[in-house]
Amino acid sequence: MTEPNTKERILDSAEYLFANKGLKDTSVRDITRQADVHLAAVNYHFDSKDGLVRAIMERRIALLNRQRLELLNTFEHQFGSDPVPIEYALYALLSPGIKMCFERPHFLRIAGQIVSHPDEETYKIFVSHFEDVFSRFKEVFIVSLPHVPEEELLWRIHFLIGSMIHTWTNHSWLKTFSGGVCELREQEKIVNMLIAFCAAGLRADVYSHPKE
Amino acid sequence: MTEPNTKERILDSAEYLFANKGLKDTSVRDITRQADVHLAAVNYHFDSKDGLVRAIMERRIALLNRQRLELLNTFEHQFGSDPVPIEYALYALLSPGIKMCFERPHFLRIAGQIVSHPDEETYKIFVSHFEDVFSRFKEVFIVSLPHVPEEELLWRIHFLIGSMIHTWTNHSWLKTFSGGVCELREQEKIVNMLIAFCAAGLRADVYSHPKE
DNA sequence: TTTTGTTTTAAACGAACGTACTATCTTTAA
DNA sequence: TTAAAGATAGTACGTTCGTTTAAAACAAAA
Repeated sequence: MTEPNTKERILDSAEYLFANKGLKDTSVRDITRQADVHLAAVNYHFDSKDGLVRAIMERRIALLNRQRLELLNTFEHQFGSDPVPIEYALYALLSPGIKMCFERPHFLRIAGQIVSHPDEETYKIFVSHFEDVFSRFKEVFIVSLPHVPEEELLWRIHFLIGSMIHTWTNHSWLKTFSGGVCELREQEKIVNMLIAFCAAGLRADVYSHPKE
Repeated sequence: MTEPNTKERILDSAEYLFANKGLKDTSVRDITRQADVHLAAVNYHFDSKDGLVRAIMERRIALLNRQRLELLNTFEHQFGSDPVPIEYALYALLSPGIKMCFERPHFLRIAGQIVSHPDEETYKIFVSHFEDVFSRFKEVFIVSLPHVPEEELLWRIHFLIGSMIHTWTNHSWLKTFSGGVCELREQEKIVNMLIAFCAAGLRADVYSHPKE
């Protein structure tokens, strides 16, 4: 009532509550109460609770991927015909998410829930938003790391995505585990540490652990 | 009725359903129906649905951590006064989970849900089971990687845990993304790839991305 | 001012949930 | 053989959930 735009009020409140209480543990009533709109507004504007979740995803993922591709394009232009160094590709891939960690952390925690939840429906919609972008970056890594077998390289991309998502969603554990030493404080530093870890991981020689 | 041990039937069915449908989306009625026991049995044997979740955690985590520490102890004995190479430490830390991925994958997918769910209660109980083990490994990494600043090393441990958990829970995405090339097939190979990635990541030189 | 389309309100529906309570059956041990 | 303890069964309580329907309020255009 105070400010208009019921839709955005719902999106903001839902994003906040989903992140802090969980998708399933946040009721439509919780959301509409917090947003100070009527219960039926969610179903009116978004068809269903699931539709609201989808709307939340679309609102944030588009921005994330746009920033990633803009950075990648910039670097590709910058390095001309040379391959983009993987540190630069990683910067393009990772820094927009870390930035969002600082500025709008709620959605990324929802993303973490979706990624590890077995619900096929929501999950498939979620990952479909990333397919093109990840394929772009895959190509960059392939040309920059010719000594890594393609299958292993794909697994390494999988590993780095794990590091990325875990950083999106779970840094509070690290703060406790480190006794308060590690905290999301300096955006640039986190990005640099992630790049250092992932770049070295991507470049690593193939390893084979000796059988006992 | 067919076979006794209502408790274990519940644990098995709950583990399966929690992994495949989600913790909140699996009702006590789902579990008791699948286990072919009476509805009230869950509350009788485990007090509550939450109590059942805790029991499931305890049943699997203890095994996981025991195997990790046994391997680490073996390696420490093997290398005497020399520091354990980080590849060996990583083998001790990571291989039991990957083994479980192949043999009993359900629980690890539940673990993924717990880790990324904002519910404090269950989460705290979960991570408390790992505190001691992770501290042990932290010490190993610290002595083996003196050139990495401690704060950064802790972040790198955080990153590798992300890779580990993501591999526990989310390899089906990779299978799709790779067009079927990457799949959980050879246990040893997955472990080797994880070790290669994480060892290089842990050892990496500190990086600083040039400002634009 | 009337009309038209959009948004908000009010109230309720049916379904599903976790849990509690009591009674009955089963096992164990004296 | 009987008493006590342990386990299972039947059932119902009180909530909460997402969604629906129909009426009311509102806005913009005619």
